Order: sequence, then C-alpha cells, then structure tokens
Amino acid sequence: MVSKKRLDYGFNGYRAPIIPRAPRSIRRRSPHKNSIEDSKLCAFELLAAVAGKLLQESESSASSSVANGKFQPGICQGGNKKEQSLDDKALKSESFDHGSCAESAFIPEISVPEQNQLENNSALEQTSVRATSDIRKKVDCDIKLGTSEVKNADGNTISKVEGSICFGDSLNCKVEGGAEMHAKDDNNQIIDSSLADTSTVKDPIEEDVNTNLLIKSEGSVQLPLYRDPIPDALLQKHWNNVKLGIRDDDENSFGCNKSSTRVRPFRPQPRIGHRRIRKMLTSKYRKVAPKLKGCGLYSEGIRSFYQYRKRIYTQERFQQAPIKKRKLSDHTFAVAYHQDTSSDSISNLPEKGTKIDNESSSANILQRASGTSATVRGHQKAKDSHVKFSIKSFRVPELYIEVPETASVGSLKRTVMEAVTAILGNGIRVGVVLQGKKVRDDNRTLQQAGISQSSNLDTLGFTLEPSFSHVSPSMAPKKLPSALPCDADQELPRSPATPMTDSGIGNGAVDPPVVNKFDDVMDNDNLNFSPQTPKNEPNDASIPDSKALVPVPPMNAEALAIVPVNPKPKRTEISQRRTRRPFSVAEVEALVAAVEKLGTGRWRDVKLGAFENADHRTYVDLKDKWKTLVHTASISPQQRRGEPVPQELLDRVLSAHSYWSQHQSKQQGKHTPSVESLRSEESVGVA
DNA sequence: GTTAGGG
DNA sequence: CCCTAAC
Repeated sequence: MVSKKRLDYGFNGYRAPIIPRAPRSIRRRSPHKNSIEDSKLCAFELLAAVAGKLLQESESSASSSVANGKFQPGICQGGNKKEQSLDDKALKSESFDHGSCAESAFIPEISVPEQNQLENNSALEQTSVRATSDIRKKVDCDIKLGTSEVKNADGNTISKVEGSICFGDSLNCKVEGGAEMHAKDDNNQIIDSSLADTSTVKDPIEEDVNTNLLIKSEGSVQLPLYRDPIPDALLQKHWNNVKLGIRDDDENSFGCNKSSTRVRPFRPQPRIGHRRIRKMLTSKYRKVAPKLKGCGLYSEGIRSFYQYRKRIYTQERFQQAPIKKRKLSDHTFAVAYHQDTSSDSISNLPEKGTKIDNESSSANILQRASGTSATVRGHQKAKDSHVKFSIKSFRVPELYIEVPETASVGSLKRTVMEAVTAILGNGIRVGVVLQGKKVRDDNRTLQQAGISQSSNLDTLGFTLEPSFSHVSPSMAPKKLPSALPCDADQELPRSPATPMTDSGIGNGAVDPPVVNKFDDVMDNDNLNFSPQTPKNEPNDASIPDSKALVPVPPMNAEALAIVPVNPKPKRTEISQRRTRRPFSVAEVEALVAAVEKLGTGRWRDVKLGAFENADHRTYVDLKDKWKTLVHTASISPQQRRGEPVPQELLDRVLSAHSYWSQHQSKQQGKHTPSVESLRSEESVGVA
C-alpha cells in the first residue's frame, strides 16, 4: 500500500517516494479512545497507600522498639471489621490510659520543639542520604528515620515524621476546627466512639505517610534554588545557550550511569525519561498490586513508591517554589461515625490566621473546638433525623519541604508556613467520598447520595483537596531536590553556581524556566479512593488502633489492587507533558545530516550518532522532528511557524526524505555508516 | 527497546 | 510531544 504520507517532492530527481513499509495504519489500531473513561489512577492515593505499607514494614523490621508493640508485623492484612473492633477496644483502653497522649496527638505535636526536630531530621537525613546510593536503601533510611522518630516521640527529638504529623494535625485543626472539636468532644463524652482520636495518637507513623515533611540534608545547596529566583535566571541563561550538546538534566539523572562529567547540581532527580519511569510505575503497580494483597512484597512496593515519587519530582522539576506541594487528593480522610455532632459544620474551613508553628496553638484549638462543638450541638437538636458525623481530622496534603541543614529553625518554620499557606491560600475544598466514590453532586441531599445514619457511614470519608487551579507560578513547587539521588556523589558540584561545565556539550543541565501548571496535575476529581486508604494501611495490621478512624472496608490490598488496575494512569497527576523544546537550527542541521547518512527508520542510530549527548532528545523526538521537518518543508514558507528553518536545510530534508523513501535505509550498506563514524563526523555534542 | 503513525 | 501498536 502506498502511504498517504508519501510525498512527491520531485527533489533531486527523486520521484515521489513510495513508502516502502507497509503502513502501520493498517495494523489494527484498536480504538482506545476510551482513555478518558479509563479510571484514572490516583497516584496519590496509591502513593499514600504504598507509603503506608512501606512505613509499616519499616517499622516492623526496623524498630522492634517501637511503641509497645503497637506496630506489628502483619501489616498487610487488610483491616477488616474484626480487627477493627479489636482495635477499638484496645484503643479505648489506651485512650484512657494515655489520655494525655491522645491530646497531644491532636495538637500537641505542634508544640514539639522544632529545633530538635530539625536537627534530628538533618542528621538522620544525612545519614540516609550518604549511606544509600540506591533507591531502595534510601527508602529504608527514610523509614528508619520515621521509626526513630517514633521512638523518641516522648523525648525532644521528633523526627521529621513527627514533625509532619504535627503539622498535619495542626493544620487539621485549623482547617476544621469545628470538625475536630467534635471529635474531641466525643472523646470526652464518648470514648467508645473516639477511636479515631486514639489511633491518631498512637501512631504517628501512620500520619507520616500522609503528611510528610521531608527535610533533606542535601538541601543546602538546593535550597537557594528553590527559593531564589535568581538562580533560575542563570540557569535559564545557560539554557538559552545550550545547543544540541546540552544535556537535559532531567533526562539524565535517572540513569546515573551516564558520563560522570555531567554536572547537574540541582537536579538530583533522576529522570531518565519520565516516560520510562511512567511505564515502570505503571507496570509495577499493576504487578505489585496483587502481590501486596498477599502481603508480601514490600520491596516491590517500596520501589514502586519511590518510582512514583520520582515521577512526581520529575514532573515538578521545573517548578520553582520553595515547597513542593503534593498530594492532591489528599489523604485526608475522614471518619465518620455517628455521634453527637452534626456534620454540618464540617465544611467550614478554618481561619487561616491560626499559626501552626505556635506552641500555643493547641490550646487555642481546643478552645475553638469546644466552642464549635457547642454550636453544633445546639444546631443538632433543632433538627430531626440527622446523620451524624464526626470527623476526626483532615489531613493536609502531603508536603515536601527541603531546607538546607544550615537553615535556621526559623526559616524552616517559615518554609513550612509557606507551604501551608500556599495550600490554604489556594483554597481547599472538601470532598465527600462514599464507598470509595466521590460524591460530586453538591445538590443532592444526603439521602439521595446514600448518606444516612443507617447506611454505612463507615465508608464515608471526607477529603481535603487543595485546589491548585489558582496556584500562581510562584506558589508552584520549585524544583525538587533530589529526593533520590542515584548516587550520593552524583551531584558533585554542589554549588549551584556551576551548573554547566565548559564544554558545550554534555553538561549543564539547565532547567528551562518553565512553569508547569499544577492544575493538570491536581485535577483530582478523578481520584477516588476509599476514605482511609492512606490511613488504614498503617493501621490495619500493625497497629492496634487500626480501627480507628474509618473503619473501612477491607482496603489495603484492595485499594492497591484497584489502583494499579487502572489501565491508564494517564497523566492524571504527575506526569506532565515534557516541556517543549523546539529544535534549534543546529539541531535540525545535525538531524538532517544524520538522516542523510543513516536514512529514516534508524532513529536509534540517529540518536546515538548525532544526539547522544542531547539527553532530552529521544529517538522518538528525532523521528517526530523529522516528521515535522518533512511536513514543514512541504508547505509554503508562509505556513511555517516557529523558528524558521533555513530553506537549505528544508531542501535537504526533502531530498533525504525522498531518497530514503526510495532506498530502504536499512538495506543500504554503503549509505549506512556506522554509528561510530557518524559520531566522529558530526556528533552534535561536539560543538 | 524500537519504529511507525496517529493525535 | 504523547500514546500506541506492532515488532
């Protein structure tokens, strides 16, 4: 068949080339148009779930010393009702015994000495970073950190995990003072139902999962970048200068095995191509899910988790913001059960004014809470049949913060504050999840929505969803620090100042100043998950309180399984489109030259021969570019857009295209120089 | 992992 | 650029 693409350029005496290859179009291309329909993978959820598992595992293995056997090995077993009930009891008793603890759980964390935390974190982090060159290890380290924190909980030192937890809690308070209050009230009045609270107190770790503040030691170098716009400018400058030779750090980092000469100070993020990562993730999840069910493969889970994370980072790489904001769909979850309070107050968002970092916050919160609850109650009485909800707390979307070790505690605080403010400032919305599905119709009555006292409130959850739609670029997270450096040493040049090396080529990774929109990422409407997915994980098996908040259906495994199953994760959250990088004339030149030699159909060779150092150009990119070049060359100059390509080049494009269309490139012995020769001859990188 | 094409 | 199908 003749490809419809065949061109009749009549160039160089070439006749309209007939495309030799059978049109792929013939090949059956299934109408996968239903992609939209595809359930969207809620990466975050998944992340949360995985993270939870990981934490659990780590805890079980890493710290036997963790609080009174709260953490048990049998993590994977989904928390079923039975367990929950048991847990409940346990919790109850616990709550009584450690009432103070519980209290602290709510707010107290806020009061934890941040300095200590910081120090701890730094130290821990460092250790982890150094010790591990590999992701897996890193993970472990992190986990351990978490554990250690836990251990030290009573002491001054609370690891980052704790910090995060605190943060989350405090935030929660803010956000939903009303709701929380209720919870508290319940506690006091009805201990039975206060499971949620208890659980909260008990396992900080769990909380971590959802709201982590990661403080990375490596950050010192990076921090500046994050926060400082100037560096970017510099980078940008570089970027502009960059030509073919330039390596896209993004792409590179992932491999870590590329030439060591590359310098990529700032982006530890691996990124060998998100595409790959994505794929990996996807496939991994799919595969892993089932396994997790069975409880076993943490390693797998971990890996996935990390990959996932990487992906996130990758995606955010260009963004500049002091903080990374993630989690969109929030981990929040809520619990619902019937107690005294009415749910009406739930949706009220708290006043921003409250400061998290303030030690006194807890007290304030309490007061507020009580006030709120009172109000609510009165309200409640007025009505007849009500559905009562008690929301323990909302989780704050996960935040990742990086601060240099040398940063002051004050700056850390500010950073956290910024992160929180960013989230709150951008608006938060509450989502209602019933039986794993989001209830979107705001106009429906509870009844209509199937939310009634008699129904399974267990499956009801609330989520806090940051609305990033309004996020301003400045708010957007800045580049991520290397969360997972492939190599500890990789980032040799720690100084931000020297992103590039002299040779034009393989160095400097420069990040385009592109601002990614978070919107896409954040569109979480697709994210459905059972309310407690995140939470439960940890709870279920390892912790007695698992029951906690939201007794949810058996979920862990399920949730995991479900997520992965999604055929196409799509770019729902993280995967953003790569930033567009128009080919420069030089690149086009190189491409044309390579194709002239190698012909079409050998994109890999073209890549290797002429763009090996241009990591951001994949062979697919080259192929696509060629495609567009051919098209461009075939249209009138007036119709061309973008940076004008010298006609001379376009002519060559047509010429080569014609030629190779006639001569199967693969069969051309004489015309197919070895890659080696190509390299030496016109490797783009050389310039 | 590549290549070819459609989107 | 992305995504897929077909290799």
